[in-house]
Amino acid sequence: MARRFLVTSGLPYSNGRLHVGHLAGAYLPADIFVRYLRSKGEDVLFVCGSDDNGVASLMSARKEGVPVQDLVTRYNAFQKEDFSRVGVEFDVYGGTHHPDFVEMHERISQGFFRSIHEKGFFEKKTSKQLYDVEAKQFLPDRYVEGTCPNCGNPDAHGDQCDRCGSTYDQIELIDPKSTVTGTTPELRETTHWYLRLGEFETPLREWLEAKREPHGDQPAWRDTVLNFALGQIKQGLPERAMTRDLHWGVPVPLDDPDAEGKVLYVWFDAPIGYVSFTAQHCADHGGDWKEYERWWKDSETRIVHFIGEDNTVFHALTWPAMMQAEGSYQLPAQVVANSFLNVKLGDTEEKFSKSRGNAVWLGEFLNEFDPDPLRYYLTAIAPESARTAFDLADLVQRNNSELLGALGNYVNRTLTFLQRFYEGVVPEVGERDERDLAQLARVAETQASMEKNLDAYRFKAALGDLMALARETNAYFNDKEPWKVRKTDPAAGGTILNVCAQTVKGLAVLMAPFLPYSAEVTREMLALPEGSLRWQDATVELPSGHVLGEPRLLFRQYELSEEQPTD
RNA sequence: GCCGGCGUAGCUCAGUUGGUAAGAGCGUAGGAUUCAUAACCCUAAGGUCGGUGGUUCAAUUCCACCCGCCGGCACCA
Repeated sequence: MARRFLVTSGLPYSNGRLHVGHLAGAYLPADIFVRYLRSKGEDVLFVCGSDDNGVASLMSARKEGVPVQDLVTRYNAFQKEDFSRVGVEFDVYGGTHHPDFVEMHERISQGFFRSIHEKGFFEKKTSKQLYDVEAKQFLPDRYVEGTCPNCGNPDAHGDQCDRCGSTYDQIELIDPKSTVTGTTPELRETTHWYLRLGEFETPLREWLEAKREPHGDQPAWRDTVLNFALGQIKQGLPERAMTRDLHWGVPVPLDDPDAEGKVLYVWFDAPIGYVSFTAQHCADHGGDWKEYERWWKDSETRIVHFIGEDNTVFHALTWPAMMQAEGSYQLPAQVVANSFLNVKLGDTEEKFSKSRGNAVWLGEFLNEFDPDPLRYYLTAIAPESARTAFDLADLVQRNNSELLGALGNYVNRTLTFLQRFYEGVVPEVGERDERDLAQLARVAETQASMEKNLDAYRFKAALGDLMALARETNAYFNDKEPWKVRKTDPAAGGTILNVCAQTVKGLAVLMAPFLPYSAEVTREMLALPEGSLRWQDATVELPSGHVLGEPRLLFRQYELSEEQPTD
């Protein structure tokens, strides 16, 4: 019986386009995992969308001089296109303020908030904050500058000084200025609802401690996630305001004058986006939005969140606490967090940074390169346990020597050989010797190993298994010397090529989650029907006499040119 | 400062519960071969597993300290 998985990727903020670092962290691994599950016939829903609310999109809109709704809708569309071009196929790509999703998102977010409110987990508190009269908004720390109360540095930020390193409350800042309008903000009182996270310390700790061990078909969580989350609990979880003074977002759904003009904290409504996008998807495919409960409240579903390391605290602590407070949701079965991807330029390694202009934008990259080499490279260097660096020279190198040299070359030499000397037909199986049988067994062994690694979210290792098979198969081809054998004993040569053809089919199935485009081309060259690359069919043999399609090259050589798409 | 992570062959990295595992890929150098996108195959190189102590019959793998790099400790997403 098929298992059920609800897979999510962290919502990208809809105020910018995507770079390869985004892809490597939360999206590509999730897509590979989903493709793997699908090919096994599991019941999967893959959910993502843009995070449209909050201050950041508001600020970007102000900077670009466009209405915020236009901005987020535009970037949502860009992201959707970029993902599609690199083969990341979500079942639903929503947006927390996208016209097609905003109504559902508000309904579910507000219901979620009200439910927690009724259970008494919020605390209403009043505090003083800086308010920009001209911009008509309260100012988060990053939008205030002034003189450091500690060292007198005139260029200190709202909450900390870069010169002396001290931190302080924004209201201590001397001569504060709004970075939005440049005006001097005034101190105003404001009321917010705080989630008492402290009440969930014990249940969260027990829940997380249990994740150090495997559960059912789920492996233990990565240490990086557990250490970080448990460390936070050890330090004590503070109350956190779940509302903000903004006009852009989900209105606070309380019949209280103090809730006037306030919205939910963006990090409160963002994870609920996973739920509301699911609900909208159910409404659009079948008609009943309430079907989302099958995915979110039925313990038969495994909820798997793929995120970047910066989201760990929210997915391993805040979001589970919210779910526990709300009461009717089941907690995530797995939170897969990846580290950041740096970028290597020459000999220096640095973070992707818009201001430094070193980001490798996905859209631009795909204008120069095919999606599979990028998917291959980002998986091969996946920052699963530590940060790694994207290096274009390394990508080109690996594309040429590994992807093309080992995998592409093997597929090509086999299929062109069959085309030239065996009329493009899978030859008869003669007598298979030990080496032939060992070669065929290697396909099954590789599949088993990949399965073990994929089930444990070890994508880099699974890809390594695949490539090892490709290399070994090249050795098989060389050792068997079919180009000699076919002349002296055509039937024996046919037996060798039969084994080679079976291996090509196995590789097509096994590469599909990682290299979907190349797998499709291989499927066509093998003249197999669409949708036939099922995981369990990797070792089901092509029958003798099966007529193959026209061979084509899977990969092309890249050269490191002067004009690299890293600018 | 406190907490966490990392530091293994030229490069990128694997190393499960401590004991013939010190490994893979790439790069480099030889050799072989021609079916294949000058691709593929074979062989070699020998890195004090960041440093110093300690536990142990035995440590890259456990502990302590030190050095170096990175991250977290924000009403920032």
